[in-house]
Amino acid sequence: MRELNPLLHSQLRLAVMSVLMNVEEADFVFLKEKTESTAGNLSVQLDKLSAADYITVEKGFVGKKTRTVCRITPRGRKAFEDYVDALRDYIG
Amino acid sequence: MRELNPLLHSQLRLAVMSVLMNVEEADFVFLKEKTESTAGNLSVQLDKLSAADYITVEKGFVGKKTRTVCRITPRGRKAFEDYVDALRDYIG
DNA sequence: ATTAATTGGTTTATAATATAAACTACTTTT
DNA sequence: AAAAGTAGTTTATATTATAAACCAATTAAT
Repeated sequence: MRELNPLLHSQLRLAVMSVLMNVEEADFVFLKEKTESTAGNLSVQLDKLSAADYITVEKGFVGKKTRTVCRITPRGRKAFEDYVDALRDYIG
Repeated sequence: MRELNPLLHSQLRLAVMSVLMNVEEADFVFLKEKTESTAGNLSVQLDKLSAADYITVEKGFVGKKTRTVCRITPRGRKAFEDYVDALRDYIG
């Protein structure tokens, strides 16, 4: 049986990737709402995804407020597709 | 977003359930081969699945040798189907 | 103007999980 | 009778997930 990429086989990281597959970009607050996660958990998981170069994380400003924007990378897109493909072996 | 049943969102437990969804019964050795897991890990995960009443585990004999036979329960089947359903929200 | 609350996060401590390694008990082979 | 194999279980360790505590800045209330 094919292995399920452990970096993607995590509820929150999978949810984040799932969102990013369908939008051009998403900021921290949006991802937090969409995934219903805590900020702490989200912060940690975004770090892991960006360390693997599955996403990019850009910190900028909107007026005086910070804004963290995430985007999926081609590598991330590929990994997600492979993961889904492997998963189909399990769930039929 | 719907939560992914953490008892099923584990590579090995999911693989076991996936096998059991498609056969009447499967013994320890067969599951170990199919899932390519170590005996120790498999033993632990079978315990968890049976504690949740997702599978039954019957210890018997074939001649003088022990044989551990596993079967999925209706509750397990339902949980697996729900899990797959929830997962579709993530993987589209 | 000062305090209090909110926003947008990060860091750190703890709980849960997965996994391998070591072990037990019994059987078969030499 | 010793050695090797089979069928597992138990236990120790590494990894992961998660929440709680924290920080720095902004906005709102007194």
